[in-house]
Amino acid sequence: MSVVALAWPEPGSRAAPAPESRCVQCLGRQQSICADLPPEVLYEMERIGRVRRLRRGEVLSWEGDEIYDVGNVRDGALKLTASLRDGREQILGVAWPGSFVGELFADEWTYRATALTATTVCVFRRTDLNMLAASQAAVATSLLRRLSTDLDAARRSILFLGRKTAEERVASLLVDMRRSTPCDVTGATPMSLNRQQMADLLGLTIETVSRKIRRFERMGVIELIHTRLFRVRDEVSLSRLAG
Amino acid sequence: MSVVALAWPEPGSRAAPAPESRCVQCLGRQQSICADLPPEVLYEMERIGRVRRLRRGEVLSWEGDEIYDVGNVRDGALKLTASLRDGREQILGVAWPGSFVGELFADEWTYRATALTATTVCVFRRTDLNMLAASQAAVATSLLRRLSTDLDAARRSILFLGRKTAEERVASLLVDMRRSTPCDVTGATPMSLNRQQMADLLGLTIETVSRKIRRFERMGVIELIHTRLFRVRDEVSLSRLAG
DNA sequence: CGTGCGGTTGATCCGAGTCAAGCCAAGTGG
DNA sequence: CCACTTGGCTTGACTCGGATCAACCGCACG
Repeated sequence: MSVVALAWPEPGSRAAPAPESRCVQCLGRQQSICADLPPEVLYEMERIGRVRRLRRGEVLSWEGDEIYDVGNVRDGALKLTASLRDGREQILGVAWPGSFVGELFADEWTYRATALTATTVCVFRRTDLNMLAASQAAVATSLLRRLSTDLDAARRSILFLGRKTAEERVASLLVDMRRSTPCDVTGATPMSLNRQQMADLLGLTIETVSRKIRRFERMGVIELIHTRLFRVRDEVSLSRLAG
Repeated sequence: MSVVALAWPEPGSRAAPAPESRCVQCLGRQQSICADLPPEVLYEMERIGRVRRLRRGEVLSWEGDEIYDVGNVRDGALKLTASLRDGREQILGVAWPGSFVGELFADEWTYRATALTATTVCVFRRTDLNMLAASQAAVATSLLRRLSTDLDAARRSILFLGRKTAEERVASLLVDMRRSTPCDVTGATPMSLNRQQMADLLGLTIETVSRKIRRFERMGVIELIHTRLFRVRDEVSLSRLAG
């Protein structure tokens, strides 16, 4: 069973390049809101959608803003964050390609969506999408499927943040990265997040993240090729450390 | 803005008594999966649903079990919990009347649902509900609305568990209880959970919960009439303590 | 060359967990 | 009726994990 609490993409799901012409473009991606839609419905989706491009660090939506648009991540990744008044920040989840971003019914954004890398999002006016969902059961079903997945991931995060130790959290993250991101020919896995982002995701500080990673290295469980590139040397120990 | 991370019912939503004859019975309840359904669809829901009664402590579903049924809480409350291998437990959320319990697509339960009090659930065979949702857009929309609410609540919990201190968590819980449960004539609010349940919900230990509550009392922020009954004496301070 | 940024490391502190004891109210059985 | 148990809760002493604060390293870049 997966110990992992984070809405990581399925292995390989980030691989397929995007045909530029299509807005929706989620064909073949699992769990996208347009997965398995019949062609005529996809055509409708294309019609009501438009492409929005974000550069690294750009914010798609601010918490508290009124919601007009919702979207579907096409390439790249967004971090969804919320913060407390004094500035403490927490990543609620990461939206990978195929992820749905936004709320269908609530009136304002409850989180901020920021591009972690250059990202394209297929954006719909919320009213358009709601109308389409009301008339096309397949669209509603896709949305349901997507929300179910996200809810499950969010709930795993709750267990994760409520009950796991720092060491278990960091180990889980490494396990996840290993499983979800394609490693290069030498078997090394790139880390797609920097230490601060890992800390925000795991509810820790950068120092703790750094210390734990170095600890795993000293234990011989992983090998740090570079600060953002690692290789797992002892799969079993690592997954045991993950809890 | 609500600081609170827990899927508490809206004020008053627990008030209406259930007409025994109806299975679905969610008319008038906000956010229920059968809210706002037209009569003929409600009739269909009635047809495919059946009532399941749970006594306090009884388990509706175990994590890891295959999913055949999903349900809609009618009266009472369920706690949804997950645990780590070594037994550490975490409440993922509480299902109040109107809440949807189960997963529409995944194959097994990822959490355990246990009745906190005597509870009745309107149970559907999952395949039936999925078929109905596929043919009746209104059903799909209701489910979408419900899942959106739950996802939002779960994400608030993530911020909550990732970044709030023990004191803020307990204060938030008290604020929530105050807002969501009807207080008696003297203005006292009953606590619907015992200390252990609060601890599981907040990701703390019973000792810490107890200490913080007593601390608030000594500070003059609340008055503890009984271990399970309190009155807020200083609303402003309490909500400031909640973060 | 300095400057800034991401990351690492060490020293110290503090919040919350752990362990253990005790309190109180509600049973329960003789 | 009283002795005894039981379970929920509180309290104190102690421990320890992770935050905080501060220094420093390596590297990219103007």
